[in-house]
Amino acid sequence: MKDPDIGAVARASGLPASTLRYYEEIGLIASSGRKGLRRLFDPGIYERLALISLGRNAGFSLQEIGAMFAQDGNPRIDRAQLHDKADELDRLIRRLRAMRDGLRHAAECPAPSHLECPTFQRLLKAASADMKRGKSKGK
Amino acid sequence: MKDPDIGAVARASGLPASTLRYYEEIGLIASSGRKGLRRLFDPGIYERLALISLGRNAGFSLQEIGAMFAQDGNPRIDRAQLHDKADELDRLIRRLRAMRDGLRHAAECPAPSHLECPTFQRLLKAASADMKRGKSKGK
DNA sequence: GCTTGACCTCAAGTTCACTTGAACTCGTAA
DNA sequence: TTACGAGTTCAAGTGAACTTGAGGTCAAGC
Repeated sequence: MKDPDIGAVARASGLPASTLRYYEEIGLIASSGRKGLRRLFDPGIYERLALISLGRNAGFSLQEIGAMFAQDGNPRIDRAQLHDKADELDRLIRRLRAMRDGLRHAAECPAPSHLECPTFQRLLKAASADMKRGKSKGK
Repeated sequence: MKDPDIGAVARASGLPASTLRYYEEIGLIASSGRKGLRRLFDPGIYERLALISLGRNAGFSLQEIGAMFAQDGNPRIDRAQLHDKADELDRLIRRLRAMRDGLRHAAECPAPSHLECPTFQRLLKAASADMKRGKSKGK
């Protein structure tokens, strides 16, 4: 298997070539060389892209993700940082669960208007509290 | 209680005045009148803002939220839409839970490098699958 | 009467994560 | 040999959700 060019990586990863170029531009990935003009990538790119996707799913920004790689290209993930992120996800999940339950309830609630439904009112109260505390960034 | 001006609403809601003006500009909220130049808001604004915050927490865009109000200003929330959103939240929550568990595991994993840990590899595999399927928008 | 502070408008700027377009260079197939 | 498709660069544009800045208006307090 020769080193894939950008088209091959794009097809295999599902990411558009423009995104791959962008990722390279911001230093998130690197091409292993050129053949003429064309970038070639090391097959390790797939793992790297998977790591990036993982980070994105967990709600990290591209910057944060970039900071998680050592110069040698290996992940350098601080275990404490992982714990922090897991805790943050926990909080987010709790909020989302409450939201989901509230939505579901509102969808079924027999009150003529959502505004008159006690559960909906509870949701509203929670939402306005969130608003005041400044929302933690969900993904 | 006189109708609050933008400063009062800002203090009470925790939202910057610039945001309130912006919300008004895009038609998401309305001021009830002016006293000289200054906007005055109807006290109902707080409920409205809570509804908006609720929508934002649930992952709706400001546009979508705007569409949820009837011209009379009352919420006009489609029950089917609520169900859809709840289902979407469910899917998001599942993904986030998996992510959280994976992070937590990785933080504890004794493997010398995350890349060698089977659980982490499973996460990676899932992430690259997500990547290929095109991510559903989380909030 | 003058200053101050809170408000106003309007246009432009910001961040994030990309995408798009114009103009160019290759290698390959007809 | 020429045409084509897939790559290239660089600059500019996109969209969401705001923020910032310049310059202006007002009511209140000293």
